[in-house]
Amino acid sequence: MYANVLVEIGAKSVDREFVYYVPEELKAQIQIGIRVKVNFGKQTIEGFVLSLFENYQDNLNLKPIIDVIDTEPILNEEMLLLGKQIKETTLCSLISAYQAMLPKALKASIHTNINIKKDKYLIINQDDQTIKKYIEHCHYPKQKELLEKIKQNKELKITRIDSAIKTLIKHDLVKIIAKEAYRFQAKEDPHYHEVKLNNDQQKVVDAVKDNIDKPITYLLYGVTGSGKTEVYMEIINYVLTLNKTAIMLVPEISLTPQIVGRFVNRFHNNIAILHSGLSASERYDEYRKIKRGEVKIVIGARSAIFAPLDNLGIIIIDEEHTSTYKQDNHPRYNAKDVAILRSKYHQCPVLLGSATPSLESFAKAGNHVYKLLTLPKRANNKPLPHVNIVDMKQEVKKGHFILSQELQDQIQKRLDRHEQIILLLNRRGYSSMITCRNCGHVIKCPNCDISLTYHKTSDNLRCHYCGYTQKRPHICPECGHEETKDFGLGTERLEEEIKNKFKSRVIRMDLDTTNKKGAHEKIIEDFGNHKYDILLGTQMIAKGLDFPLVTLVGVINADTTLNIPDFRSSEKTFQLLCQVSGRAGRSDNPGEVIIQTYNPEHYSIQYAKNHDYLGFYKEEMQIRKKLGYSPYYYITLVKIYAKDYQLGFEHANKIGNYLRKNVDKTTIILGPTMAPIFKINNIYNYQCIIKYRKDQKLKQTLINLDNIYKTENKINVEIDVNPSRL
DNA sequence: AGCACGCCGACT
DNA sequence: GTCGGCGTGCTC
Repeated sequence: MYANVLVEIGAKSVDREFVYYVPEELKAQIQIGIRVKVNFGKQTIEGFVLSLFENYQDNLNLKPIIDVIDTEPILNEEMLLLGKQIKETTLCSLISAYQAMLPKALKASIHTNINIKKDKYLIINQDDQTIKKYIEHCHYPKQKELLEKIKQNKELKITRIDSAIKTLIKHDLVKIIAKEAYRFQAKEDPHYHEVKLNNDQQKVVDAVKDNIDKPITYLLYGVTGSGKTEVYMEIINYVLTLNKTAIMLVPEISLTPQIVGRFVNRFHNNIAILHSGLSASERYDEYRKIKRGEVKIVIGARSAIFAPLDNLGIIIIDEEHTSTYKQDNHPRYNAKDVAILRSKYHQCPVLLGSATPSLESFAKAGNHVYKLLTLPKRANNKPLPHVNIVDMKQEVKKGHFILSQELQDQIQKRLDRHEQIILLLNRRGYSSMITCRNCGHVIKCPNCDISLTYHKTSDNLRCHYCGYTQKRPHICPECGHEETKDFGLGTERLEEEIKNKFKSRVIRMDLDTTNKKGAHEKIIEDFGNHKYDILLGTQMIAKGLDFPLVTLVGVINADTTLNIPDFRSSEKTFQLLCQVSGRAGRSDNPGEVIIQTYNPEHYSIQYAKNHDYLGFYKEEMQIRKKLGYSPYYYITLVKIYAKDYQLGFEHANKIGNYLRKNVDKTTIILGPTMAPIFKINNIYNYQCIIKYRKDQKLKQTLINLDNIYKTENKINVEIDVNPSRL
């Protein structure tokens, strides 16, 4: 017997099957999808058994499989197929696709201290008669009590072995067994109560229920506060009655106790939660619960799409427009695409939900590729908040650089009424740029092609791309002048301004205040309990949060996202503004939103003001059509990385020419150009953008290109199919 | 990824 | 004359 083995080495050149023979003594244990130990070259490594077969001309002097690692497959038929499909569509290596599906604990390459927690239990080790007799004749109440307890519950969890237990063990009456324990336990949300669905919600639920055994992809377009979460829960509940399972993906940032708590409240311990805050061991705990069928529901961020559930009944992707569902390093898969692949395998629907669907998804709904479902009103019939746009060009003239008069007045009003305020500023740090007052020199990162951000809390300059830090210089490194000037406003600066201007309790939430484990949850919990009046932060405060006391949302500078050089920047801006606006007035008190901008007439800001998704969609689609971007054209990005500027330039041009020669005539190749951030970590970034509608040759051309450069170690080429950003 | 093979520079 | 630099190629 022979086996095709895929070795666990993340290099393109060995990303193929190698044949080993299965020695007689392992034949009984060998299975497709298990891991095995093999000698590969001079090293002993692990690999996956992809297939088994009987006949082979053994003229290569095959090596034997040394040992099997698993007793049952860790990749089942579905996962093996899925990995191949991901390789095909994203042009990644097969091994990286399989590794992306598995928790760290099952990866050979990383041997961190992953452990399985074991609890100790006492069980009876004698027949009833003996025990009964012992209890009757025993003089020690502690021993009697123990025996009674164990008899009653069959087992008793213990944390330490005291003298009473010792005696019982000595007499062979009981023995200790170890049982695997799971560490992570999600808490219920005490504020949650199940609500009756309104008509719109019920219609959506019924539509999905009616075709629960068909691989239909639905797009649920529901305004903020329309009660999408209740719809999700109702559908999941139905799926459970059919004895099927469910996956729900949410953006990492909304994996807060708020949302999770609601689910735990309704589905109790039938849920596994996968989020980035778990340690590798905790994550493995959750994985084992799923694999063993002990839970039927999995909630998690992107990688939870690979949850090893059998018998899937529904896959829900909340906030489907978020770019975080696309992994932006190898393997560059999109969880939405994986969801649709899994839905075809399991013959179950996919439900994509959003208040601001991505243009791609809404266009697909328009073409009946997806089925559109809508929730047009807020669940409690409250109106969407009133949005006020403030022209900062005028405010600056009046001397208001950070907070406009209007926003200051409104903030004071809420503070007086003991209501809460959310302020969004999509940039962290204190100031985004330091320049010399004399020569205008900008302090840049020595490794990257961007200016350093000043962080006042730690009093240093930081690069947000490579992590480089340095002290803030007191004299200009260029001309020696002693005065420097801060440009650009960040969350730290805003926090300072608020503290100066208002008597209030402020909490800041951005990457710098949430990098400790649990910090993020704590901020949300404290703000929810009204320990603070004002929550300010970057876009991580825009999604999914539900605070009834928040009646004012302020966007300090709506232009930050607008100015990013990406064809989706208008869409991103519109989505962000709608999302954050949706945080206001979710309960009894009406909400108000103030958007400060230097581009008050920009269409994405105007449509956001009117909560007009359809209007925005139509206008943006016109632009995409004219410029030839997604969803009218598919886009593939070829990234070229080089340490050497000149060599990178030469190869980028070579690659551009190669692409032009080997694609269909209708395909457009842009570039090569320098990437938006040209140098990151001392690596020069070039790129070619490929725009196409239908191209028979393109895929093979890209595979060939990939093969040419896999052996080249001075130049790195990466191919990003349907990139989330340029 | 590792490791061997192989072909050119500064050294006991 | 050799030790060792890392470019290239292979691993069932």
